[in-house]
Amino acid sequence: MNKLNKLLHQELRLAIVSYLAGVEWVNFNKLLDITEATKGNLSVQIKKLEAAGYLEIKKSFKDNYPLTQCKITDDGRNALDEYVKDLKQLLNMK
Amino acid sequence: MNKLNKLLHQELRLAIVSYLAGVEWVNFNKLLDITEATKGNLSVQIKKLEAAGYLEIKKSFKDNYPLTQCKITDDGRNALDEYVKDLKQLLNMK
DNA sequence: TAAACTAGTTTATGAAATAAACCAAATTAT
DNA sequence: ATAATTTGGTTTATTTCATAAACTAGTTTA
Repeated sequence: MNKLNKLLHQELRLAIVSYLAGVEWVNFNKLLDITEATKGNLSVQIKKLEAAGYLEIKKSFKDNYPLTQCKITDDGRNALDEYVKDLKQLLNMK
Repeated sequence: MNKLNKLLHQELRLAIVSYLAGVEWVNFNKLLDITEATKGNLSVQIKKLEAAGYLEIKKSFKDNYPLTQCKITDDGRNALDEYVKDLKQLLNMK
């Protein structure tokens, strides 16, 4: 039994990372939109993912407003692949 | 975004249900063995799954010792199928 | 210039996962 | 015979975590 990656085995974080795996830099509001999370929750979870080195967070200003963008890292991508592999095994899927 | 089934989106419970999906009645010790959980944790989690109607628990005695057996229900099987479907979608898998 | 909105962050709380402690009965050792 | 150990669990206590609510800081609009 390989234990599942606990950081990724959580719906919101998994949704974030899965989404980011397929795209480039994405801003906070886009993530809010696709995950349907609250802002507080999203803020907390991307910070955790950043702390783990699974994504980069870039802060700037766009049209006078703060802009927070996220991008998955290689580590994040690898962790996601590993997680999916472990999960399939747990589920007895090929 | 279909939310994932919270009861199933937990490693131990998912391991239990996934395993039971492929077999008949299984006793407590076998589940302990395949999940590598502690007895307390296993006891708690099968009870939750039973409360949700995802599995049946049958208590008896075998060779003078208490024997607890579990079996997945149709509801449990359906919930697992649904969970896997939702998960695949979340992961952008076909 | 006050109200409402943008784009977040911080904190408080309730729920849940887990391990540790416990229990009753059976078995084995002394 | 009885003390110690093992079996097969359950209950309880603790810690962690997910989440919502409250807050911050600034911008735009009426």
